[in-house]
Amino acid sequence: MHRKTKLLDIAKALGVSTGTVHRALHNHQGVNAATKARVLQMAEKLNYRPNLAARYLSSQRNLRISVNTLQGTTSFWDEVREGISEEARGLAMENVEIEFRTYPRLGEGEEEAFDAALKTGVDGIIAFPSHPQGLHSWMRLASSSSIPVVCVATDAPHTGRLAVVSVDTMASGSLAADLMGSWLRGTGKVAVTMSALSISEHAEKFKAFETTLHNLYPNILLEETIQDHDVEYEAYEKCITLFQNHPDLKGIYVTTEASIPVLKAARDAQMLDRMIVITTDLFPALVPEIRAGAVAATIYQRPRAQGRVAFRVLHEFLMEGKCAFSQVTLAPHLVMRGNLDFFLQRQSLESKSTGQRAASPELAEFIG
Amino acid sequence: MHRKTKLLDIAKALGVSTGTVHRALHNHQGVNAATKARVLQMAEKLNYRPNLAARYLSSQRNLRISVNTLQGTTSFWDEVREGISEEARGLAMENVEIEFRTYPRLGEGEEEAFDAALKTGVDGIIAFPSHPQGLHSWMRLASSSSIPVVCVATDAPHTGRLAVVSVDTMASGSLAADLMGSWLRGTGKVAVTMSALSISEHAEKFKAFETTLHNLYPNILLEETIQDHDVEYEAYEKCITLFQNHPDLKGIYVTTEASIPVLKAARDAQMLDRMIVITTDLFPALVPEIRAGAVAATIYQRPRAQGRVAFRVLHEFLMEGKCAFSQVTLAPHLVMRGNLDFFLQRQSLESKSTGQRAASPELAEFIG
DNA sequence: CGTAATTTCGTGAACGTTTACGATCTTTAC
DNA sequence: GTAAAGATCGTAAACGTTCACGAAATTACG
Repeated sequence: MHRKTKLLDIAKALGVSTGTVHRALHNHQGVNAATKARVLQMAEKLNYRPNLAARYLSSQRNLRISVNTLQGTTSFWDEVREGISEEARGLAMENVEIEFRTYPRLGEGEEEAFDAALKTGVDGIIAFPSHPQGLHSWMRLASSSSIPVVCVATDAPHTGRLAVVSVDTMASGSLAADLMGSWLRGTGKVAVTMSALSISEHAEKFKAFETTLHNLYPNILLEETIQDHDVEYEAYEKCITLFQNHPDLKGIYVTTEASIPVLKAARDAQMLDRMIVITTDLFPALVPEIRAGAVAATIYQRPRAQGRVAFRVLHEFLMEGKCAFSQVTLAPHLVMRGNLDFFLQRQSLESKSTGQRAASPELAEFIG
Repeated sequence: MHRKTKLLDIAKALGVSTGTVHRALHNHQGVNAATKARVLQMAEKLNYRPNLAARYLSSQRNLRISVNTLQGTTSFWDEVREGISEEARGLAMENVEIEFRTYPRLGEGEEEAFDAALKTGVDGIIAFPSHPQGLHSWMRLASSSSIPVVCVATDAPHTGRLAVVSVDTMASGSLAADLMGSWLRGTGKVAVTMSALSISEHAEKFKAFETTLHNLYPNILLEETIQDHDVEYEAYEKCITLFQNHPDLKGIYVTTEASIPVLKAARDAQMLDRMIVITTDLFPALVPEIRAGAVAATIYQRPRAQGRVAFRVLHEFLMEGKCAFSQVTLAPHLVMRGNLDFFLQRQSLESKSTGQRAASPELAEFIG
């Protein structure tokens, strides 16, 4: 191959102008159906690939994208947003501005955020669909206006969303099951807590935990599952009664971030030192619990990486018009006492920002 | 802020031309020291950031980068190369061609590869420094010719390399230690095999394993360390004598890819079912061992991600002239029976390449 | 002082795509 | 048959940077 084919090559090959070729390739109005077909065919034949540098340079439109997520009481969403900002900052062409819209609780105000984003005419949306059913109409509206929506952490099926970025729930649940089983030497009673079975993400984790446990450790009894609906005292109360009903419980897998009330309940029931606790995510309050051995392991959902990837997918679609992957799932990270410091060091590194230095793992992936 | 400042803004503010500004900013020859200082100062004041799209478009120089790695008998380096290719392919501006140079064994032919790369005048090098001492002079030569070198998997200190991309050896060793200790319930004898203590990467893993084991599980005895120098039968023979000398060995941590001879030795000594084996990396021969429970866990070094990141760092430096991170370390992934299928599925997905589909985790991180 | 050598700087044409504007041609309406 | 309207397409100017070429200013040297 000699030189990359450009618009002018196609134009000259057909005896038309670059303007026509451009209109044909982007199916703008005002081009004859016959010539359009010829252009497309010739572009295919010459293996035309647009020069993105020229495109960015020429049409310097500023992309506006809205990021709709939960407020930052929990560090998870703070880090997701941080990941998005990082990726946007590190982008070569800095022609994108990000608007953060947050809502306080699951399902509260998320439709309003969506509405506001659409009203101000953003070019794309990154959203955490906390109540997919409520968002359904909004997301269909967005997709019919051809405004791409990328879901983070949880999928919103059948809504026309462009893509979903999440941690692999199957891998999370299966890994937790395998660890739990191996630490229990294949016997004992265990339980699972989750937000609600209606959230597909948690249902999948539970399912994977259940089947892996059953396959690899058939003698372990999966006693009960607790649904706390993301309410702390509900988690605490239900755990207390769980522990009363099963004083011989040997392990518990917390699939949500609400591990603190579970730990408190186990401590109050004086069962913590007889139990294996596997939690989810990593936040300050969890650190001493891991270090003290109260939590055997936690499955880190890599919020930063999720944010980075989500932004990247959306930006790629907005700029290049193509979405390579409709579903990308990250591998969860396992954090234990042994490698805890590595993850903590990562977070502390993020604060500073001097020129040349070592990079944390998330920074680079994202890279991603 | 109103509009992004461009060369012309600086030029007009100083009463010079864009050509002068350009020369000053890139310290090309032929510009007065005084005006150069003024330009730099004004650029700083106006917060000038180059428009990369315009830069790419204007100077369409084709980057040539050489990738010097081990031959693909082991799947690790195949995947590193695959990651590099992926990232290069996915790059917006496709102005880079990659030349792969491989050498058959550690230290064999790697200097020749370096020489060849430099001779043909590549713009940058991604290399696995298998024998850093031998490469020293070559790398210094490269850095003095201002040809950036990014190391993968292993660092080459004091060689003027631009950056190093690797998995976090401390995290790997510590995680292995914590898992080993927890599975052994805090007692027993364990051993470690490695390629050679002289390779800093392996020394670090060992050190981390040792200290974490000592801190968290003081009653576990770290009996012996084996250096196989990447020779299979050496690993086998030394393991055989190790098992003869320590028939009560309870665990072994293989920090290199050479886990198959270790497993064979353990099997031949009829000790495999009484031992916890933690290995490194993931390749076809290891899969049945994990599934059968012979290998309790393996620490996956994410070669694809390493390749992606290495390419990204090098490309960013070549295009933007800045290297954000001189050292990026990835978090290792833990693979066990439970989540093994997830990683296998990832690899099988890579082969196909239809349009819109789900993405494997590595694909997205990059990344990333 | 004059000419040559050298330093310093301005000029303008690329790079490939986008897009507004206007030209040409075809259809429709009266 | 003519004008208006609409469809189809060509033209050319952006976008911001790079770079070769040459002009101007400075210095060197007889």
